Amino acid sequence: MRSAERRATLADVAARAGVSKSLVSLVMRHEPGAGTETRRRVLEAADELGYHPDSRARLLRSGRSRLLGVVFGIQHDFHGDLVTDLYAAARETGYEVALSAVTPGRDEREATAGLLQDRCEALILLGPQQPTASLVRLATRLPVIVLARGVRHAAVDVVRTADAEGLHQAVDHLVQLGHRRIAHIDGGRAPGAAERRRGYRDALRGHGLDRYARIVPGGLTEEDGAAAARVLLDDPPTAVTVFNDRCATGVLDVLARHGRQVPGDLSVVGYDDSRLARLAHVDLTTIAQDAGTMTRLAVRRAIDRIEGTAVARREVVVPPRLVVRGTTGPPIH
Amino acid sequence: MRSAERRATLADVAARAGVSKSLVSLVMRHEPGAGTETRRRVLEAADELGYHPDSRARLLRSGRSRLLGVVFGIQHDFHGDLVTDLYAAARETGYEVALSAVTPGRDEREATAGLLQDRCEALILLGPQQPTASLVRLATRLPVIVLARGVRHAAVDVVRTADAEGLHQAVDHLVQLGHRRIAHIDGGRAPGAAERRRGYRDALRGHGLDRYARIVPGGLTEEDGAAAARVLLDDPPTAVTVFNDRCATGVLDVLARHGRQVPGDLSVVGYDDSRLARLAHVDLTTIAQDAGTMTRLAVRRAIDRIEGTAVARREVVVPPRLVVRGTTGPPIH
DNA sequence: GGTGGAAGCTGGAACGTTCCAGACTGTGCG
DNA sequence: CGCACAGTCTGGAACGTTCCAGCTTCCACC
Repeated sequence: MRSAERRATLADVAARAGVSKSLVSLVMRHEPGAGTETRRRVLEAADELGYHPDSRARLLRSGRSRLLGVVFGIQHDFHGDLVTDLYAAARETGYEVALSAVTPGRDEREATAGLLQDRCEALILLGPQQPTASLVRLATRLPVIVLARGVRHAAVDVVRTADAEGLHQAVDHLVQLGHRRIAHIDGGRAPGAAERRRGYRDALRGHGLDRYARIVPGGLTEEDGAAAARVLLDDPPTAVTVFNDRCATGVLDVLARHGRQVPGDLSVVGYDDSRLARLAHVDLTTIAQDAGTMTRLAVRRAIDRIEGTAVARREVVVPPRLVVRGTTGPPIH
Repeated sequence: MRSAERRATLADVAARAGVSKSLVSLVMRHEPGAGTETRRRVLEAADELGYHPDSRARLLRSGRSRLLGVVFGIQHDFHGDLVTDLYAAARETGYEVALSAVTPGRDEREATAGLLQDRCEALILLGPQQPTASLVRLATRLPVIVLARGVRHAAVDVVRTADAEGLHQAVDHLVQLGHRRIAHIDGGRAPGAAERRRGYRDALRGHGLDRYARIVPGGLTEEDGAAAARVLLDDPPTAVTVFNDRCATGVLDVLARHGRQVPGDLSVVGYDDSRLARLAHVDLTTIAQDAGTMTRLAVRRAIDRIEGTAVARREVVVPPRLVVRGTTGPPIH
């Protein structure tokens, strides 16, 4: 099925064109230093032999891989959006993206190890769950950019959304609609959860609604959202802010099954503006993380670190944006 | 921020452990030929130096990449399940998985090109959408295994589910429950859609229910399912088989919003047994594709091709399995 | 006519592995 | 006692590039 013959190398081309390997190397890299006529002869020879440079050898010798390693959760919708944008952001930079997935059977450590082996020049980690200490250890070996999670340590760069600010926007929006009894379904130990919780509390306090504050344990998944919604049904508030869109979907589902009207009986605000929220039949009001900007900044930062460019702030915080859709409205009662 | 020091190499580890490079190489590859005590010392030294083998050098020298390229759709839930299992299936084989994602801004051609440059030894494509001709062209360069889509051409290997059989099981199940008016929401031009449609038709005919056959245009996404469900609501059947779980979720959502009881008013059967279907609050009766077996077979086949092992059948068809959950029951009226 | 320097080219040393041939032990057996 | 042999371990040659120092020419300029 495949031709068994050896691939052509620089040496083969050199022999055929009657010049040295070095010269062929120059020509192949479009570097100056070869005469027009020779250049033509070399290219001709290369073409006849079907020569393609071997990137492994090239990278080995030049000591660079021009690879940005990206660790993402394959089951995480928003990570899918980020990966999509990371590819786009890297396209123009001369660097390439190498993916490594975290799956139920493959933890972050393993995913990271794979990328290190490929000699990535920097690592971009999407919402990593591992302890700060191990991130810091990683960062002694190569630049590490953490996306969508805060890390309090000078060794790693962070690009994240102003999560507290996001919950302020959500609460403001709900208050403006006339809501007072606003609950929050939180994300437990998930990246960003603590700050969103804090934002929620602060925002309620800001409106003098402290006594209505109510935090229900949730999580990252539809399942978690469904469970939390069932808890809420006993004594429902008029609105709820939810840790993320996926979790909010679970909430919506349980509400629909119990015949509750959204937004009539209960208004729901998600978080992420993931693909999910945008679906016409979900049509979820949500806090949009600006994935385009975040990924662009992350790639930029990774390259700055690789190339030793000075960097102003270690942490970049991107403002979120409220996207009003169909799951929020004035309370009825 | 980063230690300016060079990355550790075999030689560094060797020096530290007081042995030769060759021996360290052996130990790192878990090859026999090193004493227990020495092995321990080497591993310790490697760990202290944070040594990771350089895959470029390794590959350059050995002339092999031992890399299986996997092209998957980042927005496709079931692909996530497959990737998870592919990592697991590859783990024991000595080959590694290199991922390349298809995103809205990055088509299959581009995803494939990336993997070719990395010198993958075989390609595993998850439900590729590209025409057979271009798959065949690819296959002249390296072994190509297509997963979860049928391809009628001797040049590529195929591992897929017996999709028609799956719809037979779904219809049998529904008929047994007492349903007659069973509709099908199809997947249009998506991989597998045609065969599932055919299976649906055959199965109805087998039960003498031809005249109830009704195919509603659907698609791959929740959106498509929601649209199809709205069409069905005018003149609802008592049961519906849906192209995939994601699409079925859209159907369920619309039904819930319109106050229809599932399975009372309408029974729903999905396809894939993706993560989605298993969620407690969705609890979707579905046709499980055996991702574990399929991925194991795909990896096995890829390696057989790479190593030139003779292969019996070019196409392997894996039987699906009905998973009865909460969205199917007897019709009421 | 000599000097300087650019343009064009060459040879060989890296890069970090793997692979191979062989050296050095100790042990079992005739 | 000597020999074979298994078990360990070493040294050095690849792999296909890039990079560097240096070698010719040739021409312009004083």
